[in-house]
Amino acid sequence: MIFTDFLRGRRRHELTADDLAALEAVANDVRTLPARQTFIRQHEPVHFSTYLIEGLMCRYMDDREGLRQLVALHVTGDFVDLHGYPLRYLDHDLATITPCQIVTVPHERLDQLMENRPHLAKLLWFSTLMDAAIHREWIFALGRLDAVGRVAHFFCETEAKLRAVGLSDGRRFALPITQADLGEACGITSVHMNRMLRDLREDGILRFWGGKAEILDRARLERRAEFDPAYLYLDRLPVDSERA
Amino acid sequence: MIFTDFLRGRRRHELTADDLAALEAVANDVRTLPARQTFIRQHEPVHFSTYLIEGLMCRYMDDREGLRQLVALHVTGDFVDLHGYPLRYLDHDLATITPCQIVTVPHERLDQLMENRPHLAKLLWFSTLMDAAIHREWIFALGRLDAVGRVAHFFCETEAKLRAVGLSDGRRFALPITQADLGEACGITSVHMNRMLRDLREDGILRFWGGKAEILDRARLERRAEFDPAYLYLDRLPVDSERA
DNA sequence: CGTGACGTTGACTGTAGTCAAAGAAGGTGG
DNA sequence: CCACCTTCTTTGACTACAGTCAACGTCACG
Repeated sequence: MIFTDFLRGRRRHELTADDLAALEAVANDVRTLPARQTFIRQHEPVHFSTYLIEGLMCRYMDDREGLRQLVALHVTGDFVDLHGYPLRYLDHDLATITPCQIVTVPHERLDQLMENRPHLAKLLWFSTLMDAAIHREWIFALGRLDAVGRVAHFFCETEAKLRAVGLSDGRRFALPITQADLGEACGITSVHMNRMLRDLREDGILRFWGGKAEILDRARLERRAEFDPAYLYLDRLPVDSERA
Repeated sequence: MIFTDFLRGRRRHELTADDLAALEAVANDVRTLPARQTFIRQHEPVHFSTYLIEGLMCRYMDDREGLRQLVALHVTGDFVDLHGYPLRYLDHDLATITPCQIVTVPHERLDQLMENRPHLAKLLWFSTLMDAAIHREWIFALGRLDAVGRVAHFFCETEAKLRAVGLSDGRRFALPITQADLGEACGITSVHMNRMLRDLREDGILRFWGGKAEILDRARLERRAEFDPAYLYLDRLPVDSERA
């Protein structure tokens, strides 16, 4: 049961038991990766894709001075670099944040799925386009929101993603990353990130410390973030945890 | 010959004459859209996708005050909202900038292509993931570059895309958009955009006026943009115009 | 107990936003 | 063909948000 959380909360119901078995059948063995390790580097030809079973990974790009910009944060249930399959090489680096459990799937096996299982193929395609939708939302946040808004947005989105796979109860969730990581995701310095988190805390909106987040006032958090979860393509807003 | 420019410069050679004919066969009639018109609105169910034959289109999102953030700019040869096929609704609005010639393709016809032409399907998938790669690059630009850098980046990317379809000679190209549009793409105000364009002009790097751009010093433009075109997945840097 | 990573705060700087006004360019109708 | 209007561009003065630099606190771990 490797792909238990794949598309969970997002069209998971369209994955037939048969599709799921086909997916399991093409996967390699489960592996563990250490924290803070770059797993795939940009521009290298890739011949497999990575599914994240547990842990946090990120995709990032460095600027000329080596400063990072995160372009995606991945959690349990994400097919992290499935886009590498049609693209053949990545335009960015992929790294772990925490220790991670992953499986890889060889691209020639995916070719077989493309041939024999068009419906599953369309769902795989769908999962890569959800990532693109999230990219767009980040563009919006970076382009139009101020620092607090971006931070608020990041937490709204991350909480929703974690909730979809049962890792948030809607209020509290573990997010074992540093303020520097957050800054790299939101396009602000770690110093300023610290100040924004203080503001959110003092306003009674959000608490984040030691890798744990607590939403104190969701309505105001979402308002600051201009957050509308439609772009996450959730089946419904998942309130109770449930397995498909 | 509707899809003459589809994937031109990017794996076009992998499109067999057969694939191409199959694609032509599923397209509706060519239509013309007026300038500055929203064509598809976010959250509406979509049952067809749009291929842009000629003109400029953009995808955008509004913030609470109605200010726009462009999330993509599309030119000749782009399958503008193909991602609407797996996604079923868009998370943003799609609009014309100039008058546009388009064709649409019904999604049920794309289902047929998925069933019968896995290789073509993979190329369609690929084309949507190039868009995602461009999204990531925009995230990088918005998160890590200052205003001049973002503007420079926008012009590097747009020139490269236009060159791939024969609409730029590497130095001069038509780009019939306003400074306000540019600002909405780069996440800066139109006033500041005007100042950045003046700076680039006075530094002898780039001239942009009246919808026409001229690159005066490519090396310095790309340097300011921290531009590396790998993310555009071009076959090669197309110097001469050529048809596949 | 020392070290390094992470978090916190303050003072100062600078980039970009805001507000306002006016100049060009282009289109339309009289 | 000109007058008018709108849209786009340009510039200046002022503001404010976020970056930079620096120092210090705190905690976990070896």
